[in-house]
Amino acid sequence: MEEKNLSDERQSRLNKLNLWKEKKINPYPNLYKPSSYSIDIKEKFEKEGDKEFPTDIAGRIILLRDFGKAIFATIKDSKGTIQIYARKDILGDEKFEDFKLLDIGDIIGARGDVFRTHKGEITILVKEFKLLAKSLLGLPEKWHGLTDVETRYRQRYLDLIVNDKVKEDFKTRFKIIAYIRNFLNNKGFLEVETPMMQTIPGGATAKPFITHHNALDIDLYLRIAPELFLKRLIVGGFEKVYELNRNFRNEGIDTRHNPEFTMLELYQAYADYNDMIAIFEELMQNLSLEIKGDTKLEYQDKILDFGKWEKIKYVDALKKYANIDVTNIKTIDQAREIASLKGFSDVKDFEGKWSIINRLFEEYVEPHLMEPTIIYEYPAEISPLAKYKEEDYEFVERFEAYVYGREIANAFSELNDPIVQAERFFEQAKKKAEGDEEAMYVDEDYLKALEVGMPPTGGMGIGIDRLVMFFINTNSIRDTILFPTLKTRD
RNA sequence: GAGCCGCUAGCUCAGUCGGUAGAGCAUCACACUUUUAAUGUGAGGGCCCUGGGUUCGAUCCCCAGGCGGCUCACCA
Repeated sequence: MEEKNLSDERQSRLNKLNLWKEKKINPYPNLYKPSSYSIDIKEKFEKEGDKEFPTDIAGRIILLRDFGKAIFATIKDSKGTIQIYARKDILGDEKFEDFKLLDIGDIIGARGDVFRTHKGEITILVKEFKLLAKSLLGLPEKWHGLTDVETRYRQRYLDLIVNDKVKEDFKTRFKIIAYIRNFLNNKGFLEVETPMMQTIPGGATAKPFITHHNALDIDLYLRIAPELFLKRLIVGGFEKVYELNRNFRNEGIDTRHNPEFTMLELYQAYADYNDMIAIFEELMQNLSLEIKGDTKLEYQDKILDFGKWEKIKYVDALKKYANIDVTNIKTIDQAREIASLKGFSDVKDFEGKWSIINRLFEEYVEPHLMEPTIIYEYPAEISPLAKYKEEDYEFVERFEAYVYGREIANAFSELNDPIVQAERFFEQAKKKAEGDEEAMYVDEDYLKALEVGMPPTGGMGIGIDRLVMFFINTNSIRDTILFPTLKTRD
């Protein structure tokens, strides 16, 4: 037994738990199936002109008002809340005493007649009730709820119980994910699963998590992207595939980054980046119509139209927003010079011309891309898995979609020339050797797959968490992830 | 990784120019058969994040650390 003060809430609830047991009532019964939801009961009652009818519900007590011989309680279920009303003269002395043992936070089932109180509240007059789960810890305070951000993340269940907006936001997240799956399935894409644990972390440039398989005695990497495996499937004859699942990157945590995040990648054989643009625009437009009922959505201080995407070439965007004319930059040294003039003092030896220019792009162009914008035709040097333009090998058929200065999609015509891909991998390996921690690994088996032959293919990746951020109007990725990664507390 | 801010009752927050602390809600007791942030009266509840320093005395000042938030860097 815990030596606790009598007014300790948990102790008082434990005492009540024992009282239930002494009454031979199981405080955690096995099964109870309610027939109705709060909202539906209220709707039916109003629709039928306030005609009383018997019903039953189950849910959590979130408010209690005790009047001695009558008690009002507010019950919350998954759809909303409804008031119930218990009277001593109706329940009888013994059952009413039982009712008095209930606490805020307890989950109960109740049966009775729906009526409207003098104050106009649609209410269930309780004839029978059953404790379904005793709550020993109670709930955060009813006025201000739970606002402590750390507790909200660590005990998300409390956040979900108390903060309706949070629950709505997560419903929105999972509606978005369900919609995307539907959208792609209807287009004939097949959802597939490829390894989360990979021997070579490929498909992106990022630091991986490393783990170890004991029986095989080998290190494995949590995937940073599924890309190379999905393209192996295209080689294998699947023509439209997608994977919507987690990636893992061992990098910093902030309002835009969580170590595990959700990514959509899709690949379509006999398609190119223009087809990807078409799919992207259709998806964004339909998704916002589905979720918001409008292509325009309010985000922070802006109205963003997901039905209207401005398109501008990468080099033209540099000219337009940063006044940089790349035709004047012919050599790495010229690029270094401009970067230096613009204040970049930390250019590394392994950085090539376009890698340096891309710094300028990120610094001076991206912040201007507030309205939904598609930037296309990227430099080949910074796109090691994308296919060059037929008439200009310096550029690739690639686009990125930006909203509010943030990248939300990256797509290209996939590089299927094994010789060129081998060269690109070799360049990456060289950068790695020169100190670029995030350069790609050479994946020999992937090259072998390309040598078997991959059809011309278009592919696209969309960061789901960041997309969700726009739909729930938040600045923090943690508001889109149910259980964000946090340090442990001792 | 750097800077700034926060950490006080179960929750939301005050506060102590350095003398070991308060409110509302929650809890407990009593009253109350139509309340809905119910109300009224009374009560209990605190390693004031941790460790060290300064001091007669630290929750408060100083240093270090922990956890969290935001911004920046890296990235998606």
